[in-house]
Order: sequence, then structure tokens, then C-alpha cells
Amino acid sequence: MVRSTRSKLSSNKPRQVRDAEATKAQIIDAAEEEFAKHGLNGARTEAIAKGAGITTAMIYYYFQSKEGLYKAVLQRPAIEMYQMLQQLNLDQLPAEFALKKAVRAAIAYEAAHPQRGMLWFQEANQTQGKYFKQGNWQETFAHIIKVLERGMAEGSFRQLDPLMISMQIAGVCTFYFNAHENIKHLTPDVDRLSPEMIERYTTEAVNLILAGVRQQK
Amino acid sequence: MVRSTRSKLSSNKPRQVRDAEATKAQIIDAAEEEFAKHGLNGARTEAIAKGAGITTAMIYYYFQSKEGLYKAVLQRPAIEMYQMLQQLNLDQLPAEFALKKAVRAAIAYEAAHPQRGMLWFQEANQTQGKYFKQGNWQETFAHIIKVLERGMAEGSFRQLDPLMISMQIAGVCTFYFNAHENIKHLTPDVDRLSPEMIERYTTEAVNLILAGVRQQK
DNA sequence: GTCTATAATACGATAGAC
DNA sequence: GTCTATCGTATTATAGAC
Repeated sequence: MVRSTRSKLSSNKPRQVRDAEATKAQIIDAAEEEFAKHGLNGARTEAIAKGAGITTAMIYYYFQSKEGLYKAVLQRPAIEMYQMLQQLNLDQLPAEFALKKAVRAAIAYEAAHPQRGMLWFQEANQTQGKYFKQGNWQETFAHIIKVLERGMAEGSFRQLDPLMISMQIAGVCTFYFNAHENIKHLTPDVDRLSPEMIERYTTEAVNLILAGVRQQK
Repeated sequence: MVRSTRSKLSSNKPRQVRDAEATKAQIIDAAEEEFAKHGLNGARTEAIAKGAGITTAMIYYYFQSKEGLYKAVLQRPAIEMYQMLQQLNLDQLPAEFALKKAVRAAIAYEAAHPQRGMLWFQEANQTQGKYFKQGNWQETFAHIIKVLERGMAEGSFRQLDPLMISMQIAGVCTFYFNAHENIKHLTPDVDRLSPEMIERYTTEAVNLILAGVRQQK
């Protein structure tokens, strides 16, 4: 919560202690957490303001409305997820390798943003995917579907339904993080989000999925 | 929305048009839907009352508080899920068969209660699993874990981490339904909750999971 | 057992000062 | 660019009639 104070030559426009982009980013960060927890309807602008260290008036100044802020929040992970898969260059790898890489990257992404998955479940169940629809998820899933189709064509993967299987892969990659606050009560002694546990989860997921789609020789 | 009207001999206690148990059940049904959508905090008692066809006063009459109602709502699926797995008699089947049966049953359960899964995600993220902890989920997951351990002992399953894999199986069984309102926008032409599609999802899930855990000969 | 009415509070959004 | 103050509305929970 660093609040920069003016140094140097006192200018004659004394307020504006922070700059616009920084404040906007702080609001989006706080909003992401609040929207993930409560969805569009349940989120409290006051809670977002407090989390960002500003007042609610600032939210309306930068984003016009709660809905405007919500849209901005959803946009960030939608773009990031697409770009991440894009940058893996899955096309240039054998299907089996590509799938492994994608699964590892997806889980690592979830681990880095443990609450972001809930954003989309809230969106689905509270807003019927109205804003999800405006994203680029078709193209994002296409990355995985393409790998699965290629694997079948190459003969390294068995015959399967690429869309259904990509949903199931998504389920494997996300469940642990979305449900973590429940799961942790099942083994209270273990920190289930420690790097070791996440690596273990990742290894198990890769093994399950790869063995699950592989063509039997 | 059937509201029974008194027939026959006019008694001299004219109100109480419905009986207690029926009203209680109606409230829980409506509450389940509302809590699944919005969680404990975001749920509106007015919305629950409207959904149940009664007034908010009735909620407090039967359940004392919003929280009391919430507890009652969570209890039902927790018990049902446990009993369902119990009644499958998984112990008496070869591990591979048992796992297949459990997966089919789990997906069928989700399909029959498409919004119930969100109840638990809301609980995890909004209440940190405070009420989840009071349930019997340890024992419920134990059913699956036992099957996996037995499969390894029998040599039909490869070496794997039973708890991690059971989480991943849960992810496969639930994702499709929790995210359905988003997913449907990916293929707007298909009804992804039709019996045919659910059967297809089930088959793909069983194939993925069984192949994923099987010991290679 | 069920309703109406209402108290007390909390929320989203805006106006206006600085 | 940021804050304080506030309007109008919506929400949880209860009191009391029937």
C-alpha cells in the first residue's frame, strides 16, 4: 500500500498523487478477486475500492459502472490464456509432447492465479455466459482441439471426441484450484498449494491425460 | 406452483393451507438454486421466498436465519452423494469395473442436478469451506480412493497418487456441468445437456479415466 | 402456519469540493 | 485525479395480525 508523496519543486496542481494507469491496474486487481468470490451481482464496489486503496468514486471515474469494470476484469485472463497457448507453438511439436506442454502450462497458470477460474464459473452461473461469449475462448480451445485432432491423424492418439476431451482436460487442470478451500479440509496437515504439491498434481495430471488419450500399441 | 385450497367441511382453524414438511422442502429447493448461483452472501432471501412461493418470514420461521437455511441446503447433497457411492457396492467389483460404475454414477448425478456443483465452489471461495468441513466428504472421497488403491494392489491400475487422481476424476465429472452456461456459447447449435450429449460425455470420460489409470500389459 | 408492515442497515451511483 | 457527502433504493430480519 505505497502512497507516493510529491517530492521536488512544488507544482501548482497539488492533487493527483497517483497516475491513471497504476490506479486502473490496482482497481482491476482488487476487482478480479472480488468478482471471483462473488460474481457480478454479489461483488461489492466498496470492497473493491478498499482492496485497491481508493474510493468507490474512482471506480465510476475509470470504468463508468460496475458492469464496465466487470468487463475489463474478464478481458485480461481471456487474452492471457489465448496468448499463452499461442506462444507454446504447439503446432511444431509431436502431438503427445504438445499436449503435455499445454497441460503443464495450464496448471501452472491456474496455480499462479488460483482464484481466476472462479471468475468464469461465476460468469457462467450468474450471468449465463453473457460476457464469456464476448471473449476469444473459441480460439483458445481450438489450440487444444487441434492438438488432439493431429494426434489422432498421426496415430499417436486413439479415436476420441476432441471437444469433449478438451473440456475434461480443462476440468482436470482447474478443479484442484477452484475447490482448494474445500479440499484443504480433507488433509488439514498438508499445504496443498505448496510448489511440491502442485508439481505432484501436475505430474499426476499429465500421466492421467497422456495415458488416457494415447493409442495402444 | 400448486396452491391447494381447502375443500370439505370448513374447519375452525382456517389458515395453514400447506403442511410444514412440504413447505420446508420447497424452501430448500429454491434455496439450493439461489445459493448455487450466488453463494451464502450473495443469495437474496426474497429470491428464495419467491422461488418457493412463500414469504421471507417463513424462511426465518423454519430455519431461524439465512445461515441455518444454507446449512440445511448443503446437507442434502453431501448425504446423497455419500449414500449413492455406498449403494454402488464398489467393494464387490473388480477395481476397473468399480471405477467405471462410479464415474458413470457421478456424471449421472451431476446431470440430474446441474447446478449443485456450484454450491460447493461457492462454499469454497466465499466461505473458505467452513460448512463443507462439517460434511462427510472425507468418507465420500474414501470410496474412490479405496477403489484406486485396490486397483494398484490387484495390478490392474498403474502406480498413482489416489487422492490427486480422485480430485482429477472429480474435475472431469463436474466441469462440463459447472461451466455449461459458458460452454454452450462455444457450440450454440448443439444442446449440450441433451441425453445424447451427456451419454457421449460420459463415454468419453470413462474411456479417458480408465485408460488413464490402467496398468499397461 | 402464513402473511403484512416495518425497522435498521447497506449498497450503487452521482454531485461537487479540492 | 481523488475525496467526502449523500440520494434513492434494496436487503435482512423481526413484530404482530390472522
